[in-house]
Order: sequence, then structure tokens, then C-alpha cells
Amino acid sequence: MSSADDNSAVAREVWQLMSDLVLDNQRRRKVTEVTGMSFGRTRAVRRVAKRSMQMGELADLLGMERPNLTTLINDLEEKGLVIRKADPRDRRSRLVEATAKGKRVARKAEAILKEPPDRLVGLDVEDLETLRRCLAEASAPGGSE
Amino acid sequence: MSSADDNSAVAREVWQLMSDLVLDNQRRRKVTEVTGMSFGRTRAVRRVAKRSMQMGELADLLGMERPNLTTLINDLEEKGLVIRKADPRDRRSRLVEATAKGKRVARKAEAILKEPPDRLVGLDVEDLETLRRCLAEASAPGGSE
DNA sequence: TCAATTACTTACGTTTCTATAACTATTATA
DNA sequence: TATAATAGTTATAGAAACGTAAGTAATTGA
Repeated sequence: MSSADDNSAVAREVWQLMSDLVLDNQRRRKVTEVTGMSFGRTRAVRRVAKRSMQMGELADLLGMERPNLTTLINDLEEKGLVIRKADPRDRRSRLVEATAKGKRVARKAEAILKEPPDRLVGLDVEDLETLRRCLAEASAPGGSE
Repeated sequence: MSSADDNSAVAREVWQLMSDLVLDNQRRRKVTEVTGMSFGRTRAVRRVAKRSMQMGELADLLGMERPNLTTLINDLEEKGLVIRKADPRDRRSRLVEATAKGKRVARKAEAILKEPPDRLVGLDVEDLETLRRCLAEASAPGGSE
């Protein structure tokens, strides 16, 4: 029996446990409740709040078609959460930027999403440190979501 | 400085790392692609494939209103993925059961969702064991998702 | 037994998500 | 400069996700 097989088996268990912990839909529900809009809309606002970007880049990050993003951003702009600005480098493209209001909404969402479950906080500090070390090692440099 | 504060800070980091790892939208996308239906529909099939249950219980698990579940299950029934059966205990309620076809679809989805990312599999066995131990400790007895 | 409750469905309307085709404006290139 | 490629928008249209009100059938319990 190879060590790779051992890894795989344990990794599957770990993955299952992690997924169960993270994929708690109450969290999504809470976010839509607090922000007063869909999770997808909130996701866009959060992205833009971190950094202004072109429509195309944002569409790619959110994994949606450009025409659909146009509609979404129209909506967010009407709500006063983002604005489109001219891109000085390329007049074809538009830069999407979060307004102060948009950033507030993004912060509210992040606050909910970043709050770890009680059960995680309740672990021993040593265990948490170990978790952090291992997960940091397992994490891609680019991050996701 | 209390130990609780230390825990909280590290826990937040751990949580962030875990969330990034789990919330990879490519996975969702792949599931809808393979199953040929929305993630929500697939979620329902997966639930029922594990265990037959009443409409109400399923609606609660999926976090949706009963009328909406009725529509969803109608759709899945037309697709031949589930069937409604009489509940011998209570003739008001219906038991939703996955068909063989439904179970196949559920298996396909699970196969994608249960596959841990390469970066996790690549960790040392000792680290994986530690992760498992910690996460098992942090997991609720009831599970979620 | 009969009123209240429960489990589910029907009917309806709104929002959100999704994809595609055709269009304008701008930039890059041959 | 003419042509192609790019960035975004408009226009459609269908599927999916939500919520509420009102209805049926079965059960509970006073």
C-alpha cells in the first residue's frame, strides 16, 4: 500500500469535514437578509469593493457572461453601490468602482462570512495553529471565491 | 490578553483559508455541467438519494418554502429522478424517493464534490491526520449542507 | 363529532440567473 | 487606411429561485 493512497483516503475525510463546516447555507441566507439583495449581487459588490476593475475581468471572476454582468452592474449602479468610470488607458473599457455605500454593504457581508463557527473557535490554540499551518501550505497563492 | 482572543484571531485565519479552499465555484459549475441541471436541483436529488423523506423535511433541509419544493420535485419526477410514494404512517404526507436514475445522478455529483483538491492530498500524512482529528472535533454531530 | 392543525398542492407574481445574437465604439494590425 | 479584434451594451428569451395567498385532504384533539 502506497503512501499516496493513505493520503487520498484521509484527504477525502478531511475534505468532507471541511466542506460540511463551510457549506452552511444559513450563512448565505444571512448575507442576503442583511444586504437586502441576492448572494450573487453581493458577491459582485464584494469583489469590486476590494479593487476597481474592468467589466470583463469582473465577469470572468464571477464566472458569468458579459451581457449578464452588464445587467447586474446596471442594477447595482441604480442602487448606488457602484459606479462605472472611464478607463484612461482604453476608452472601450469601463472601470467598475464601489461607492462608499457599496463598501459598507460589502463590509457587512464580509463580517458575516468571515466569522468562524463557534466550534472552530473552541479548539485548542495549538490545534488551531496546526490547522493554519497545514491549510496555508495547502492554499493556492491566488486564493479564490 | 486572553486565550479566547488568540483563538479568535487564528480561527478567523483558519476559517478564511478553509473557505477559500472549499468555495471554489468551478466545482459547482462542473456539477451542473455533468448533471445537466441546476445545482439546486442536484442538491435535492443528492439529499433524497441518501434517504427518502417527506416533502416538509426536505424543504427544511434545503431551506426553501414548501410550494417551491413542490415545483422542484414535480420537475425531478418528470425527469424520472425521484418518485413520490405514499407515507404509510400519515396519508397527508408523501415520501420522496430517488429512482435508480436519480441515484446515478447523485453519485456523479458526489464524485465531483467529494474529490479533495490536489493541494490537500499533497500534504504530509501526519498533517492530514492532525487536520482530521481537529476538524472531527470541530464538527457538529448532526452535520450540515 | 367538529374545529383546529398539519402536509402538501395550486396559482400567481417577482427577481435572479443564464445563454445567444446583433450592435456600437474603440483599438490594434496588416 | 481598411480590416480585424476587443470591450462593452442592447435585445431576447428561457430556466431557476424566491415568496405569499388560498385550496384540498388527512389528522389531532377538545
